[in-house]
Amino acid sequence: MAQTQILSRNQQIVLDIIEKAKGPLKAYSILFNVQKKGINAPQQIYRALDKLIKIGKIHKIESKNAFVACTSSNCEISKATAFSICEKCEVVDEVSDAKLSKFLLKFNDKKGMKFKRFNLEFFGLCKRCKIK
Amino acid sequence: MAQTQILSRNQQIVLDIIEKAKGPLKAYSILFNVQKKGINAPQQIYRALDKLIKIGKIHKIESKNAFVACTSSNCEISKATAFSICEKCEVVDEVSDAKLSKFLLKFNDKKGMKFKRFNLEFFGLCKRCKIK
DNA sequence: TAACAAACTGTTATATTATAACAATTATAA
DNA sequence: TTATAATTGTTATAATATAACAGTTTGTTA
Repeated sequence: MAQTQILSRNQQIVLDIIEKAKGPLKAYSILFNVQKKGINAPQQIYRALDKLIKIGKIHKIESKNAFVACTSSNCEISKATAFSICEKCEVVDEVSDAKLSKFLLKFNDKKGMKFKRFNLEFFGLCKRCKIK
Repeated sequence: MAQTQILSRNQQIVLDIIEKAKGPLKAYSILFNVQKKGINAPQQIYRALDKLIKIGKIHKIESKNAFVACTSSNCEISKATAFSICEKCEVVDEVSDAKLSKFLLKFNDKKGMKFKRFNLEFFGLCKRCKIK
C-alpha cells in the first residue's frame, strides 16, 4: 500500500493550489497566489514543486513550463507520463492508458539504451475546439 | 519530392552550428558561438530557431531547453518526434521508429481529442553509462 | 518594372523562468 | 541526545525567451 506522504507546510500549500486549478499553473503564478500565505520567493515555490514532482503528486508540462496535479492514482513515482494539450484553448489532460504505458515502457532503443522513464505530450484540438 | 529549403543567412549560420554539434545546444550557447559572425542579440537566434523548427530542420528538446538537428530524413514537418536522453552523460538521440510513430499517431484519446502531433522523451542510461 | 506584401534583419529593452549561496530551523533516526 | 537530513527564509543573480520598433531584402503580381 502506498502510504500517504506527509507534506511540509509549503509543499501542501503549493499542492493545494495546483489541485484546485483548472489547468496547468506556472511557477510565478503560484507564487503570486501564495504571497498572502507568507511565501515570498521563487525558491520556495521551486523547492516545493521539485519535491511534489519527485513524489509524483504533480507533473511538469515541459512544453509549457507549467505544472498540473497528477490525476492518475498510480504514478507515485512518475515514470510514465502522457498528456494531451489543446493547441487552441490550451486545456491539458493527463492521458492514462495502460496499453500506451506498457507499449512505451517496454519499447527498446536500437542503440541499446535502457529506458527508465518517459514523458509524452500530444498536441491537437480538443473536442470543443474541434467543433468551433 | 521535398524541395531543398533555401535558408536565410542567419538561419543557415544557426543550422550549421547545431548540425556540427555533438549534442543539444542551448540558445545562448549558440549566440556566444556566432557573435564573431555578427549576430549579437538573442532575438536573432530565437527567430532562426523558430523557423528551423517550423520547417523540421531542428527539434527542441523540451526537458532541456536545447536544440538538436533533425536526423530523421522524413520529418520536414515534425509531427512525430521522439528522443532518448541519457540522464548521466546527457547524450540525446532521435528515436526513429516507424512502429512507434504509427502507434502514437493513430492513438486515440478517450476524451475525443484529435491529435495532430506528439513529442516523446525517453530517459534512462545509454549503453556506455549503463556499463560504468 | 512598379508597387505591394511577406519574410527577414538589427536593435534596445524587458519579461519570464530558474538556480546559487548562505544562514537558520525543524523533523527523523541512531 | 546528538547528529543528519529535510525544510525554511532570504537576497541576489543566472538563464531562457519575447515585445516592440524600424529598416531591408525578397518574392509576387499587376
